[in-house]
Amino acid sequence: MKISLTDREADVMQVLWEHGPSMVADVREKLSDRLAYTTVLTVLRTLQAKGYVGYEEEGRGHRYFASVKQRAARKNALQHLTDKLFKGSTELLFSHLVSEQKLTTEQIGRMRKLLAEHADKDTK
Amino acid sequence: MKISLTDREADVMQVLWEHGPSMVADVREKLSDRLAYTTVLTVLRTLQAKGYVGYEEEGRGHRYFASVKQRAARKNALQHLTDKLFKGSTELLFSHLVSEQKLTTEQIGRMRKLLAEHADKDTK
DNA sequence: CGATATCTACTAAAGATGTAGTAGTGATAC
DNA sequence: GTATCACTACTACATCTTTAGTAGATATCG
Repeated sequence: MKISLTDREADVMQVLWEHGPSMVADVREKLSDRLAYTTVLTVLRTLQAKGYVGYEEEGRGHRYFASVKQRAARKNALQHLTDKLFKGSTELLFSHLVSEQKLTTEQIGRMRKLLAEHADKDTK
Repeated sequence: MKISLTDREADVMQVLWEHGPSMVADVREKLSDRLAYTTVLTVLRTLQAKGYVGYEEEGRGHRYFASVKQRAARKNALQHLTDKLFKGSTELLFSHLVSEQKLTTEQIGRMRKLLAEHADKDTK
């Protein structure tokens, strides 16, 4: 399944992923921008139309929950960015990450460790 | 300068970065989707309005060139993605990259080398 | 010169995005 | 039980995106 989120939709999905099934008002509170209740509702309904969230009736309202995994959304977005701006090369993106982003020595250390583990698993 | 490209704009910028200053028809030929001449022109004009490209008169036409660096556009897009879907954490994005993308042993090797060099430079 | 081809400028129009109002319905509070 | 409150459904609308057509200017060909 192809997942493509607009900026605002990503904000809302983030809340659902992080806090689990939520009522409209809950989502609204967690968002950093102060949006009208109906605006949040509209975004949720758009997401529902796209099949990215579902809901259950609860009391007088609906409790919305993410029906796509954060992992999948991340993968899709990363793939899209890689294709559009890095000629489809993960490696190119990676080298950009290393040279452009100001990484601390600790971060680099952890990244090296991660890669080392991954390489291990590969050769096993 | 904040750079934000739509999908189609990214396609066009890619051509300009890769092939240098180009006439509308040149850009059109390089694009993988077959768009009308005027469509390509419209995108270029939008990009110009946003300040991402400039042009010089040449013969009866215009020769367009990128006025923002690919490096900057990449950095912006990556930052945006990191903020939106990876809670602002480059490291989180990186670990996703390593665990989700199917990387070959060679790729991992090159990535490790890159990191090692970077770490070297850091401690120097 | 006159027909034709090539460009740009301007205009258009459908679809997506982002934000929000209004109306209606069911729950709740005295 | 009636006024109020919370919540959803429907509607609205400005802006951006994507695609392209038409008109007008200029160059070129024969």
